[in-house]
Amino acid sequence: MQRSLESIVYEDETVSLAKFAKALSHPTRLAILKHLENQSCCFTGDLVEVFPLAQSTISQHLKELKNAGLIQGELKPPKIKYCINKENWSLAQMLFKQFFD
Amino acid sequence: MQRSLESIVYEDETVSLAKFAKALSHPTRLAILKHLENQSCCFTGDLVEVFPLAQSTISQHLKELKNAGLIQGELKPPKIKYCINKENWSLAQMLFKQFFD
DNA sequence: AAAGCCTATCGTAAATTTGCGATAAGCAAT
DNA sequence: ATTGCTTATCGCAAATTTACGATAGGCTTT
Repeated sequence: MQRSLESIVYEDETVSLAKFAKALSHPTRLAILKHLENQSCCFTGDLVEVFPLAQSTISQHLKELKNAGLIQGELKPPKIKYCINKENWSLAQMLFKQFFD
Repeated sequence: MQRSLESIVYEDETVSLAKFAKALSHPTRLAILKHLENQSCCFTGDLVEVFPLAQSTISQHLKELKNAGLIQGELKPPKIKYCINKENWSLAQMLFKQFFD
């Protein structure tokens, strides 16, 4: 990768949409989001039971979804409750809709 | 990656959506698709002039978009005309819309 | 048959992603 | 202060992605 992405200037919307798309580009993350939509919220442990993946792997996917802004975590000691970040969810929804015309 | 993706069974729609999202997860590919939407169609060479990327890199992005089904190529010797694949475009649109409720 | 365009593919390198087990960290209750 | 529960982070390995230059392939035209 000789030429860095930074050297190309993309529109802000394009960069945002690409980030959201990247977060949605793994079936496990899609499934996690679906689960969060149904349950409205859930704990990391719940997901570990639902998916045949290591706890660390689930945690990593959650981190990516959080970094993308699609979910947010709330401390409910000793657990952490994850929910959809509705603001950014709407933003993503809008960007995708806009993109497809 | 000890545990392969194949061992987890996802819904067909989830897998499809993940593939579309992956194709959209790079700003260059989003920009290419936007360009195709505006121009309705274009040649590989056009894109090489628009983006500061090597011809081989553009070609690779086009290949991924083609593999994802979002575009299709038509031989117009000595060029190749790329257009949006409207069927799959609509499919992707629907899947994203459905996903976001 | 040869030359010229245009695009795909190959080979390579660097970066990123995905997965795991092991360990650390945070908080509550004992 | 220690134990217990839950989740994040670390370290590693394998796979994939992204980028490039160089080369090959396809089709026209000369």
